[in-house]
Amino acid sequence: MPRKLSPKFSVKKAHAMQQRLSKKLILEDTLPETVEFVAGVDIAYLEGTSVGAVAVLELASLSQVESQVAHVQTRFPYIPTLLSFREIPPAYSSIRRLSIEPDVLLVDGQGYAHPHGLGFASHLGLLLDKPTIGVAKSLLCGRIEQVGECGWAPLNYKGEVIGAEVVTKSGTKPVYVSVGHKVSLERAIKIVMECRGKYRIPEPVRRAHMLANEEKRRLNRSFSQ
DNA sequence: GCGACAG
DNA sequence: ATCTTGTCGC
Repeated sequence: MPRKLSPKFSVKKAHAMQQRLSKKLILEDTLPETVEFVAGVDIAYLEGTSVGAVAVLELASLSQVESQVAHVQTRFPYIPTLLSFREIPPAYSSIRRLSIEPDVLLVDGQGYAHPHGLGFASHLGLLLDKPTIGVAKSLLCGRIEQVGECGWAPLNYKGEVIGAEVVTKSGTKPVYVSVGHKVSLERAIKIVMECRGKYRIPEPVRRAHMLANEEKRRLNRSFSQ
């Protein structure tokens, strides 16, 4: 069962840590001209277990070239603004199993678009020292003040652009893209656009979501039989 | 004090 | 996120 926080844990100190780590983020593009492999990361839950999944796709064809899953005990509850503390363990466990090293990872959640500048995607990027991009299905903070023109619109928060609202499929709710680490917002948006498939969720993240759920069902039946 | 609040 | 079948709408 998802245990409670240790009595020693302090939300205030966690937020202070996030603000400190956020300053280490590299918000400029460090990616090569041509990106070859893009990974998608997502987590699923069952009972007291967290299932991490990662799918690596060739950007040019959006075809999957590798996938890994890992399950660990859930040790942290879901607390808005502290999602990375809950999801990094399973995510990291699955990613370390990869044989192919992706150029960039698309993570299900916010990156810099976070009250303290360190969403799950950014925290994971710092830990891996790899380029990451946050792709969230809804907002944690900030607001869209302008009308989207070329399929996207800036996301503002306290007088700063922290991300963008991106229409990945016409007629559906947009997704929220923000820099995770080692990439610019412009490049992040470009990469997310290139990862568009037939559905709203960018293909790498959608594949990771499917993998996590497959593994979850697998664990469920082997537990009930 | 009140409402909001990624997954 | 998760519990879950059918169903409303383009």
